[in-house]
Amino acid sequence: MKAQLITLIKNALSDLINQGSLPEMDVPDVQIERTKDKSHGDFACNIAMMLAKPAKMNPRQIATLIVDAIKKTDFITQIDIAGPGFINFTLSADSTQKIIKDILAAGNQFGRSQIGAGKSVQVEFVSANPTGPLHVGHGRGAAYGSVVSSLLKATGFNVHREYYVNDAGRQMDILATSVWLRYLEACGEKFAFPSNGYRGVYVLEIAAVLHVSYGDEFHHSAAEVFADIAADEPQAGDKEEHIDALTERAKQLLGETGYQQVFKVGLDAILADIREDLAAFGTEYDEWFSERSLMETGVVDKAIEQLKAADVLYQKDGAWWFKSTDFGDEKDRVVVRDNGQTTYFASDIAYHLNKYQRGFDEVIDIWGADHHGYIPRVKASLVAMNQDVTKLKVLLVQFAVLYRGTEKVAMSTRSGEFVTLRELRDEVGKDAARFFYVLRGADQHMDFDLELAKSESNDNPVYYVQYAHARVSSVFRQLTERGLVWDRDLGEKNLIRLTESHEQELLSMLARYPEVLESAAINHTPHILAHYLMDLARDFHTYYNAHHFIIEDVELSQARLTLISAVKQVITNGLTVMGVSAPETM
RNA sequence: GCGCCUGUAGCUCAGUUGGAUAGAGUACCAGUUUCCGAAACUGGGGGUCACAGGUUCGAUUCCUGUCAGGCGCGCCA
Repeated sequence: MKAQLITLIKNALSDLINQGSLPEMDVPDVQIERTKDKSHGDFACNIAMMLAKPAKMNPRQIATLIVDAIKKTDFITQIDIAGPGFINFTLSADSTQKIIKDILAAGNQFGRSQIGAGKSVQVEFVSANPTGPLHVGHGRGAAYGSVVSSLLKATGFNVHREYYVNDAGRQMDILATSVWLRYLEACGEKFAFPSNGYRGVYVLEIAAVLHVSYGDEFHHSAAEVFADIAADEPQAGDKEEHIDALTERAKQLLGETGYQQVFKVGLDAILADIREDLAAFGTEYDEWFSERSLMETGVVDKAIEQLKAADVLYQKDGAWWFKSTDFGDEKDRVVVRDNGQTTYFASDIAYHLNKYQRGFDEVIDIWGADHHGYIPRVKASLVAMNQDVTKLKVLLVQFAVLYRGTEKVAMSTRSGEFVTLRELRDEVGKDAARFFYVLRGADQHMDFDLELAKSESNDNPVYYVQYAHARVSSVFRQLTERGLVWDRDLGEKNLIRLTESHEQELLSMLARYPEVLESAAINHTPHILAHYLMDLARDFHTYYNAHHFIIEDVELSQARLTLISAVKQVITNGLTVMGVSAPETM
């Protein structure tokens, strides 16, 4: 509809210029907007104001010329000039009512488009270190990433969702060491648990499993384990040195094979937990990509060779540095440490190169806002390797600050003091949690009040939308109970009877859905879909309270039932994209 | 100090890429049910769009500066 109006105006403009009524000039893009206020018609165009300067004419005068030049068509009943020079279009009843037929004909496909057809896009999100269960902070990334993915799918993109598993590096070693120490406790050893170890109860559980599976195979006495180990922080030592020394001791006492067995039990247990948690949260992945696999298959080394070949690496203090300052970063970065180990950054360079080599047209990384300083160096590495950096889009999700009432909740994975995503899900449910997370723009800092989300979950907007859906279902149940049926054909033939202002509001709201979906997809802004659904639900509830659907006048009744069927379909489609259920009853 | 994000009603937030009288939810006040689900609806008060300049027909939106808050600035991941 917008496109048709734009064509009409463009044609009118070129006619006017050809006739000499308007001077030769650069014509800006014609923009058509839906009006906020019904008294301004259905669509508005501001082209006359935009042309005022280049044409050196009064905008209202230009508007008059354009209106006179527009070819008459049957789907427009009225064209007005208003305010400083807006051109307002009012559509015929026929064309606004047609949307209902479109919705019912397309069903669950309504709103989908093909603007992304033929384009593949990879979306990486969450990618939390597998050192503990997901907490509520990860929930926002999970909800955001999965809805962005669904939006892209709905608009025709070929989407590949991926979780990057950081299963290598020091943090994982600390986890393995923590598991081993808890296992030793289970064997009956007594010692002070390192202050920098992972202290969560899940570590105890994994250690218990390890003890059951392997018996005393990894048992060593506390005296042996702690002999000559650097002091921990409470003993005026350094907590980092303390834990690293314990990791070395673990490798030494268990041997490579034994250490890897302990490591694997810890990794597998946590990864399984994360997978299950995300699945239950309605967040699906196409691939779980292992960081270790990059190292073991030599992909990381290859990437480093490529950087060396490009002459962007240099040696200093025994380490290899990437000259990222040459590509806009604020300082150079180490890729190979003086001990010969590659850094996390080196893995990430290799990972991004790998993403590019897989041939995606677009690569989307969804990161927590605390990683923003990381963007310049990743982009720098891609430029250094002659890759098209514009294919990479990094979407930052701002932190959700947790509150319990008015009190801030401190969170730390290490200390084990956090609210897990699973706990949140148990309290408020998948639907409410997802809707709540996606309700705000990603670049908006979010205050997440656990008291509100948990104890007053009925105030959560998701119920408002779901209730609208259940209410429509309820009407149809009533219809059946009264021995009546919905006659879609008859309803569609009598759409002309939908003349109430509430019905007009609903019609234009329904017509907006495909535009909302498209805009939410290309701008990666799921929250506008959430807000749209709330608006649609509000219009429906208002309509419901103002008029009855099951009435004596059969033709009007059927027309109204057909309208609310369309409402139900659009709510279902929207909630499905959000990964939220659309219940028949609540 | 430098970089990224943010500042809109008491609170939580939208604001259709620069448009017409800045909107929701919540809280507060007053109402609506012999009738399809009251998890709903109707009405009301509540604003210097942080502040100051600039760009233009027009700025909450774009630019500059100031102030305030969050986050980041490792041979951690």
